[in-house]
Amino acid sequence: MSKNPVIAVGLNAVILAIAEDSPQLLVVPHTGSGAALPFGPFDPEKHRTFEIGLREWVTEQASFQLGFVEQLYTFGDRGREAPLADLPARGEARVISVGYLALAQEAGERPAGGGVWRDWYRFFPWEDWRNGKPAILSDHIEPALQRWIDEAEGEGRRESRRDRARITFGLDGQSWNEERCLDRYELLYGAGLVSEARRDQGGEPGSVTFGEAMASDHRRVVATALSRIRAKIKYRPVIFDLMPDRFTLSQLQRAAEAIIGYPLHKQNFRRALDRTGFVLGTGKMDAATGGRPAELFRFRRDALKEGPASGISTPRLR
Amino acid sequence: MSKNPVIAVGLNAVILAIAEDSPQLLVVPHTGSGAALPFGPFDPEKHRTFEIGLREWVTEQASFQLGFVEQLYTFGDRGREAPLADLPARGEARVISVGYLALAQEAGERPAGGGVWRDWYRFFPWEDWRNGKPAILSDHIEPALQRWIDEAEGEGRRESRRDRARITFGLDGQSWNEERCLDRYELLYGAGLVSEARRDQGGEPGSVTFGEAMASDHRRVVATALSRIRAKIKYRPVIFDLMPDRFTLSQLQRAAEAIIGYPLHKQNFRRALDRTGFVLGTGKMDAATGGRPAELFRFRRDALKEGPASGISTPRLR
DNA sequence: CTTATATTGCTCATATTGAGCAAAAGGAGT
DNA sequence: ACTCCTTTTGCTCAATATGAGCAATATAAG
Repeated sequence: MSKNPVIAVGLNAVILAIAEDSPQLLVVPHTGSGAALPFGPFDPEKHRTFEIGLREWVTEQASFQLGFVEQLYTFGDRGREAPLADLPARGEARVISVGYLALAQEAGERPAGGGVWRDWYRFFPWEDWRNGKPAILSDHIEPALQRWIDEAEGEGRRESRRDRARITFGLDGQSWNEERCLDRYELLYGAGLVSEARRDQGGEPGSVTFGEAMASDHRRVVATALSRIRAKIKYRPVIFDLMPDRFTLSQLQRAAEAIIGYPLHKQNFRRALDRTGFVLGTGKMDAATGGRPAELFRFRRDALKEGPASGISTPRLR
Repeated sequence: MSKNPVIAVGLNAVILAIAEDSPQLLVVPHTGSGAALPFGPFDPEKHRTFEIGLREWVTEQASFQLGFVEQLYTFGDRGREAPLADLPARGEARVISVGYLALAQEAGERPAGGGVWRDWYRFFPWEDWRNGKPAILSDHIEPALQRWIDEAEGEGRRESRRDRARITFGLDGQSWNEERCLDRYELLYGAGLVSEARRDQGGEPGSVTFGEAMASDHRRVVATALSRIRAKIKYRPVIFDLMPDRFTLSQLQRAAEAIIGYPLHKQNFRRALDRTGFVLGTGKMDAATGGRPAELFRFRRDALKEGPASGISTPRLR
């Protein structure tokens, strides 16, 4: 108590890649509470910046280089890290962790150091609308949310739960906003519908919960990352950090769909794409697509145009 | 060396408000290196979360309550905090600071605790395009950037400096992107054109530098905040956190312009605004506007529609 | 030599955006 | 009372962008 409170800083990396049109997340198997994110302590003596530290231990542990790296969020809530059973005794140190989003070009070869690639929709099955609305939503999640709404005390509280559920999950008429990934996870956590919630509160682990659990608060960190990249893909050419050197437009589209989680209109996708000027056809063709061969494209790194955005309507300055 | 490296966590708040159509930033005067952001140590024993800690000492120090609060970024570079002369001896502890953006409703009364409101464009005069392109850009900054480009060694390096300057400052034909506020500050810092750069490198302080300096890396933190809010205003109704309870549409527009830093087309602003459904006319009128009286509006808190965004064109799912 | 599958090119109706004209509703000065 | 001045508000119109779909093209498989 009277001692200086000890603060330790850890770095978590959400490393994303695309493999075979399917979105992948690098996790390290973690006994007990499910997969964990790659984690490394931040050593202030050794590393001048967080990012240097991060890149170093990722290279060491997973033995591959990171491309795009961006800070996500710093998690510092007490109790947050508690469930990580293999941490030093509780109360000793307060661990705050800085979450990073990193994008890798290929999830092809198996990473070294015990990490494995996993389809990220395992952890968020309700987020995958690529083949229409996922059954788990209508069949299980929405009814469970309804129960959660109903069991609130007082109409006011029910009202507020209903609103929150409506907006985050796009219930009755509201449209699904794929960027609200974090909100949805947090709502499910709050409603006790993901097993981390039960675990953290020491509740009985038996009840209905959705998606595969992860260690500590890692699933929240991943949800933060998904929200971020789903937003970012719209105003920055980040998909290209996930693509191989050469790719067909369909590959690119499937990658984009993997990220945002719903299908796109092919012709319009292409029209919009070449208005951006981001891709450039190499004359080469990709064989074996099953149909007409597709031209191979590459990213034009220099076309760094800007992208407007909506909300309160602030037309670009010219 | 052999002791455990000590890490201390501090919290910095960028508190923004609108007063009289002019954008304000809360700073505490800091001897020597210019104004500083309100800063408070994070005490892990006392505070369960960063945000609780932040709200507490802001309430204490500035004696007013914060509305909207959002984490910005965690700054951990070594050397970053060095210039803060009144910190404990260098090398003792590594201070990392978590920056927060906060929005206050009124910058009217003077805050207690030594803080003062300052127009934020003092620190970033090149960001204020509300009355056309600021003279400081054409007259001083662009020439200085050109010198910086020219003095690079080798055509490759010159090329890369030129590109960076072109994109961030919208030189020759490129359009000005008001969200690149942080990029611009960082470029100026890297080019030695803000006095923090000279100070941090111990260079001679005499030369040309732009904007009013701040303590430590606080100006970088503010630039981060401006970039964030300029982006956010487009897809979240955050302006309303800066507005008084009732306001005219012109007031709202001037607030939006204060933030994004350039003028908007009045009729179109209104058209877009009422499509969002965010504002609701109260029957009341505002006297004395100098012309026809304007209706007073208020924010409809419930109209939480979503807002799409551009970039790689991902049309909303319906 | 047909069928299936994908890639591309194009069209069209409908929205959204950018820009500006003009009427309405005060206040101030004469 | 009447005329300026200023600001709000309503409306129009051309130019673009978006959403959806039809059709031609190019290959592999049967």
